[in-house]
Amino acid sequence: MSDEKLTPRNVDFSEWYNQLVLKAELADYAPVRGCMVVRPYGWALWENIQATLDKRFKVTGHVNAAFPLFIPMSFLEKEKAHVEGFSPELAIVTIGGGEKLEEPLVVRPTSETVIGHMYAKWIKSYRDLPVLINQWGNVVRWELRTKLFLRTLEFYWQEGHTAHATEQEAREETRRMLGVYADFAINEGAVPVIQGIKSETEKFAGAVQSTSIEAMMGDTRALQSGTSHFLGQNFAKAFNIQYLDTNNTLQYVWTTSWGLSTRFIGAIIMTHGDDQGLILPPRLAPIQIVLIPIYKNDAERSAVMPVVERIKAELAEFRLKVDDRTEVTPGFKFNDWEMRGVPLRIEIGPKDVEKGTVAMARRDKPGREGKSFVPQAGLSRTVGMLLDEIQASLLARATTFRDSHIFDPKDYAELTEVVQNGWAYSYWCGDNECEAKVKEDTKATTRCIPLEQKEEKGKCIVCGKNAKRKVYFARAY
RNA sequence: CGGGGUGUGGCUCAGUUUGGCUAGAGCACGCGGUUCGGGACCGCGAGGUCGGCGGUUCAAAUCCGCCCGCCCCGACCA
Repeated sequence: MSDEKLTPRNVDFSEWYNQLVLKAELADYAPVRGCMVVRPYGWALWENIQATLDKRFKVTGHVNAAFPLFIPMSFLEKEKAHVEGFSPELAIVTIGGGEKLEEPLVVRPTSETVIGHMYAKWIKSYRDLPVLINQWGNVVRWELRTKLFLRTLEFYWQEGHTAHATEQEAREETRRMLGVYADFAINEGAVPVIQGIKSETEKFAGAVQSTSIEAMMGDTRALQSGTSHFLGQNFAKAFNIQYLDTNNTLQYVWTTSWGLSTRFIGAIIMTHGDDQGLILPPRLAPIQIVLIPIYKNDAERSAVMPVVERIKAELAEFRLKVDDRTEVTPGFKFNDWEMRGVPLRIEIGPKDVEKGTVAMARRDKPGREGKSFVPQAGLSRTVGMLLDEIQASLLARATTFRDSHIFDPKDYAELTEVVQNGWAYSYWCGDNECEAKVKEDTKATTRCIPLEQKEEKGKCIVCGKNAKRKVYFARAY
């Protein structure tokens, strides 16, 4: 139960976040450093994320499977860039059943290698393609600095792994799934995201090209909220994933991988939350409506409760909880459910029973502004409309916030300033050195080259050389 | 791994500087009662190897040494 006020966001955003995650009972610190326990309320949110994403994966033709947690060390070593990228953060099992293992086993940091191995066994002919498999699971990356949901040693995610006959098909798949992520983030999470291409230094270890959806958090820092990679034939060649084409010629497949993790819960928290606590988008909220009966004695209670029960039944299509705890006051419950981000609160007291109304409070508008009295008649429709309105207003608010913190600096000096409290959208020549200079000077990195941009010519904001593309520079999580 | 901070009931902390009675408070928890439309109140109660190990001392939460955890900042990252 939440008992105290949060540190305000503008005092210490990071502290606000930590307190919120604990007080809203989304997660807790585990006994092992850097690991978290996802608590039932947080997991319920993740289940809703899973459900809506999984539906989209099925619509785009994917099927689920499960691959093992342990991967032979030698598998990772087969793809040079891959092992170089991941080796510093591997957890490695060297003892099993009390005996030293002949070959160490890596706890998967991602599954390209083991899945590549299996695809090599399964794929023989062009008739076997494409292979469109997704897996829901956990992975381990031995991170040095951790933060609940955003970066923990172990995290939960889905990883899609596909194999295709042609480069074009694989490139299309990469973009299709990035689009699925963007659609999910925007329409389910109300988190506005920008789809774009990662720079060479920011791309996935082993990818030819990485793409991502990038979101702006409430402190203006960027959060990579989902990624989709075109892996070319890198893993196909490392694992000998070959097929016979229609001309009976042996060809390497083209593969992709794409993932979205429990980090997205962090994105939701830091996009929508306020000083009262969490604000959940109605479409993903485990509890969409909390119903609070108000009474001060048995007579009032017996008048109120039947109405509460009736309204609960009328609103059965929504995810609704009746908070009938007797040990805490209504005022406490208001704050408690606001901390947990429930989008709508309905209060039913003696006056409402008398007048045929309910008191309705929407989470996205704090205080009196968000509170109104509405008739009990037609409540289901009212509630449905309100939830849609909250969903839309959260997205609109986050989009306005983001857009008002994206700047187009005139020169490098201005860039170094704007990235302290926002993103810079500037021409970039594509040179690693320019990227590194910005990082060194400001801690801001390139986030992505957005897919949707006109091909225009400009001068690199750093070196002044000719540039064809604009990129977002931002401090990132 | 470098820098900084911190560790005392479940939580937040006081006590440590200057060693000395039975280690305290608030919140949370349990019981009883009064409350209940924006974080209620009263009474009673339970709960502690003072992060760990070692040392100094008649005596250590307090002084000394080593170790460990956690948080923040940096290098690495979904």
